[in-house]
Amino acid sequence: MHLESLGIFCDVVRRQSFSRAAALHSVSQSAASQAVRQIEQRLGVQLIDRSTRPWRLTPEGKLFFQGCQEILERYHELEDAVQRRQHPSGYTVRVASIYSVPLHDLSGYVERFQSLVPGATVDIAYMHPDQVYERILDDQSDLGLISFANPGRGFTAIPWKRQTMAVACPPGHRFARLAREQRGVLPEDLAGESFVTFDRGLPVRRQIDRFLRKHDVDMPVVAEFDNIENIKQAVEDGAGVAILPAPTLRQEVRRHALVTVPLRAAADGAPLIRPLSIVHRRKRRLNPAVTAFIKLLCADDAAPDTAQRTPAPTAPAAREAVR
Amino acid sequence: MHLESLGIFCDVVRRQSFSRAAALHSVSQSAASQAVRQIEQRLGVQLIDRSTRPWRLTPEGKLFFQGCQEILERYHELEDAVQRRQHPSGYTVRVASIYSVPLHDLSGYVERFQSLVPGATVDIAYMHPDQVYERILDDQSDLGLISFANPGRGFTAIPWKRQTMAVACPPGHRFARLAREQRGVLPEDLAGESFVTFDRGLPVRRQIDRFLRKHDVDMPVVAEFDNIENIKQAVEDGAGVAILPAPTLRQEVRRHALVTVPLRAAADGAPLIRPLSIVHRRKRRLNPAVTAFIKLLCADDAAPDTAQRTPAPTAPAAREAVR
DNA sequence: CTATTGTATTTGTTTTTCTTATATAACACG
DNA sequence: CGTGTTATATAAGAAAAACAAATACAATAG
Repeated sequence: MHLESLGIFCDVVRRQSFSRAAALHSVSQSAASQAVRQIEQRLGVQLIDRSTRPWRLTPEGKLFFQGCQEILERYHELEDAVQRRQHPSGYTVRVASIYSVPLHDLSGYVERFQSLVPGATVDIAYMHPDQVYERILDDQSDLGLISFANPGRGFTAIPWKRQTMAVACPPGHRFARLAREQRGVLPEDLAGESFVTFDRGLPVRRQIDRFLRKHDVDMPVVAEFDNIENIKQAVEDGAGVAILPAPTLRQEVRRHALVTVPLRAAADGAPLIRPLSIVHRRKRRLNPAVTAFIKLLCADDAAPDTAQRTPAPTAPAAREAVR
Repeated sequence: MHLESLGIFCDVVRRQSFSRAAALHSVSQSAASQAVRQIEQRLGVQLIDRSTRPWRLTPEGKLFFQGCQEILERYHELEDAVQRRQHPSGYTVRVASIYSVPLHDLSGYVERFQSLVPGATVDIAYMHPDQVYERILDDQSDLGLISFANPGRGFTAIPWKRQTMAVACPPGHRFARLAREQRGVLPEDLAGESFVTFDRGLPVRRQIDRFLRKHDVDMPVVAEFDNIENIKQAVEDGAGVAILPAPTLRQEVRRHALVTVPLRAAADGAPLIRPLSIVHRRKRRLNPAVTAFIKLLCADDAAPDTAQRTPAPTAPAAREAVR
């Protein structure tokens, strides 16, 4: 018997819903249904009486639920205890992050975290996306912060922030006035503008290109970089305009080196969003400190620059809908 | 985490051996090794220190072992409790058996069983092998007793008895004297004898044919039946001789209708054995009464007509080596 | 240094589990 | 009573996991 299945059953009972329990466990509603049915079959006992709506636990189900709760709790405590014994002096949460992640206002995070989990330390390193994946696979980091997470092979991605993309231009650019007037640009306004953008092959570049193509806009690309810093520099130097995640521009805007102009999508079209994810190794138990840190990051979700979460309706909630 | 894996880990610790624990759980040594490694990986903690021989539990391993033991015990109790609640008045063990199984001296079994598990009843039905499988799949029986168990698709087979095959002939036959002199026949003695045997396609027939072919013996087949009773009848009627499981001949020998002549294999060759197995649905928890009944059957293993068990060296012990 | 024994690893196969798409069931409302 | 709505079940194909067989490796005994 899979402990995970028992956990799903317990949440089905607690939430009184297969679908909500499924989402909670990042699996499809179908999988939750099958998991519970499998338990019932192995036991040869009906746990849930489905003949009424809402359904109810059978007496056997009630008994099993109570037992499972306790067993799961004990098991998790056991895992904690075993892991704690290995790190008697407290945990270190090792985070690998891409450069352009808004953790620069980090001190607050770390402070709050350390009060939450006394004795724990956080160790954040910034690097190239590929290196982030590598470090996680090599077990050199517990968590990775990346954009456009690739959910494949051995990683689990937890949706984190959704940064809206905006146009960046020098203060003297004609778009700058629109920004001052709080108006923003439409996709078609971009046509013909010199474009500083990301390297072909980066997911973010493909997303931008798709957006422009969809709005039938053609922009002459004057420079391509594989990182945001270079792009910003080029725009500052007057090479053209760029489309970048708005939060990454805060510094430059503050020192009046660049202007952020909102990019208004057509009524129907989806706006340009850059999803950031927390990734970790799949099938791996995270120690309590890491779990607490994830919670902290996600709780901070209501940051000013963040659009609201939109979990997929039926699909796993914790796996990013990517591309 | 799979509870089964935790169980394997516990038995690895208890037996101080991966291979023995594997056999205990009816999996390969490789699977046991992988299961333990998986636990260690998920936990990110070394449970077993393999740098010495014999290996030893790490402190974390010891802690985890103790915890697992308790959790597993609790879980099994929980399953028992849930199943018991559905059958408050005691269990019925429903057995489906092929005809020719030596449970005719059944009263003793049932008696002992009922003293072991008070309130339980046993319900044995005899039928064709195909029906046995069907009834188990349809959940009409808890256990099946069959020969030459087919371990595929959805069944687990527990080796039970190994019946030695012998030659059956009428009392007037020339072989009968050999039996009286306690000598038995060699395969080559059978050459040319009129042969009453099983239908082609039955596993037992294929086994017999292979045996005869190996000893370069040719017997003219005068009749084929799909069940032992008919074969015995034909031999009684003087149609020829047969090769049958010795225990199934006891009745006829007692009333002097037939004679059993031991079939001595060549020095090197394996003797003819008909394996009997207890089968049940795979991946299904057996209730305590059924488990107790299996135990009872297997404990009785040292029956006079039974050769000793020979579990495969590395392979799953509880899956019959069939064909 | 070599043989022995028990465990780890690799590899290809079989099973299981999962998701997507669709059907079905219980209720609610007209 | 139908009919729509919502939640769960089911089917089928895809993906992932578990498994066994063969083999490599490691610790120790001789």
